Amino acid sequence: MRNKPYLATVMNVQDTQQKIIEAAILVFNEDPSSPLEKVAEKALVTRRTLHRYFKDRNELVQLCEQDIRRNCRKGILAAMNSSSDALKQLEHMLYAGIDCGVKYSFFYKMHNMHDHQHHKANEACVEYDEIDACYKNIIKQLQQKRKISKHVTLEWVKILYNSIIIGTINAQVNHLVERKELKNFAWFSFSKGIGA
Amino acid sequence: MRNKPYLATVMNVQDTQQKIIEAAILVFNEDPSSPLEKVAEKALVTRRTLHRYFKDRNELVQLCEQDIRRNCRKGILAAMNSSSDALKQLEHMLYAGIDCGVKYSFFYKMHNMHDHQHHKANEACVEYDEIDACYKNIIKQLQQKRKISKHVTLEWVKILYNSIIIGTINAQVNHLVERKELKNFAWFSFSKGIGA
DNA sequence: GGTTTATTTCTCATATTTGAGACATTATTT
DNA sequence: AAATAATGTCTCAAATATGAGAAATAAACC
Repeated sequence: MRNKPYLATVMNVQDTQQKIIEAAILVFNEDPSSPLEKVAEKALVTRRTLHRYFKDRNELVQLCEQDIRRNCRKGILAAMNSSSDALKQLEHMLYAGIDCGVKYSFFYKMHNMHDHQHHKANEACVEYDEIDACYKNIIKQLQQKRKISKHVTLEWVKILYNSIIIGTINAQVNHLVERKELKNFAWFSFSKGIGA
Repeated sequence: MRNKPYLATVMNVQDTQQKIIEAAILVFNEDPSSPLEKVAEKALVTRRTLHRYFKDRNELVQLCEQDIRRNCRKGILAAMNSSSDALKQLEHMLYAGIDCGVKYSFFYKMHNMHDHQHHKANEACVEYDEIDACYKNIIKQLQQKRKISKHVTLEWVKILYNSIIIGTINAQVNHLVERKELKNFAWFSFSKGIGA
């Protein structure tokens, strides 16, 4: 009983598969054990179609995580290389995180929740560590140049950074504030918040 | 197949019920559709015991939400009344939020996620609005006294405030930073972040 | 317009989750 | 130490979620 049996815009195989992945990321980010029915609804397809594209729930989750990794990594690395000034790098990375949207929230959870087991054998973990190392490096540079308050530690800077990105993403998902202004607010508060 | 069939410390009815509620809040906060088995595990009871205390899943969720409302409301209102200085009020409210722990995260989601329908007929919503009105009032006072930067809006202050509280709570759940220092960091960054 | 491809609909088998009865086991109380 | 209360174990029925076959339907492509 679907209200719109066939959408005006039709898409090819890749598009449908990707559409389902995008929907799954949105749903699983808020409710990891959600029934697949909810994912199908969000993607505007039937559950039957979903099952044709993915062997089982696990495969769908794996592909979501892969998509997230690729997406976030790409955006963040591009931002890192966008400048040689550490503070500008940090600013652009913040914007890149916000641009990743819910994928960034998911990405962060994937590697920072208590149930996550960090393994050097896991390639995803290695990739994350790489980004983390670059990020830490930028913060340390700023600390040495006295651009960051002595009152805050490296760990707290990371927490604040991720809190603001994720909070901003939630705000724009829930339409709490003008989208365009959000990035400015986020950077203003983050930079002030670390005493920059 | 439980490793510790009977715990050394034994508790009465209220304690067991409350223990299950506390466990359920932790589990559902991260995974709302989680099987009840997970909740029972976290509470160190069998699923059978859980079902003796709660008619069904829905009742458990209701009682979790009720507990969260009571808890958060109490802490936040006490903090509000702890001073007549708006900035001190705000500071104490931030600490109160952090002290609520995961309950605060849940509380915030309950009333701010996109799937939440706000109704004036719902008593919980009215209660939340009450707190929200007080909070807004405090911010407005600070804005009038030029204690808050003109660059940020009331809505953004709320987003930042909740982002930092929730981020701080996650950090302490995942043992990322010394618990004692977290509150200081949180207030430092929030107050700077709004230009106070 | 006819062919091909993708999606829906309907259906069904299987797996998992849920909720509860009956009784054994452990704690608490007196 | 006997009675009482709470929890665990084992079991089972009902509900829900998962995954897939078969045929109908819609869209896309010559």
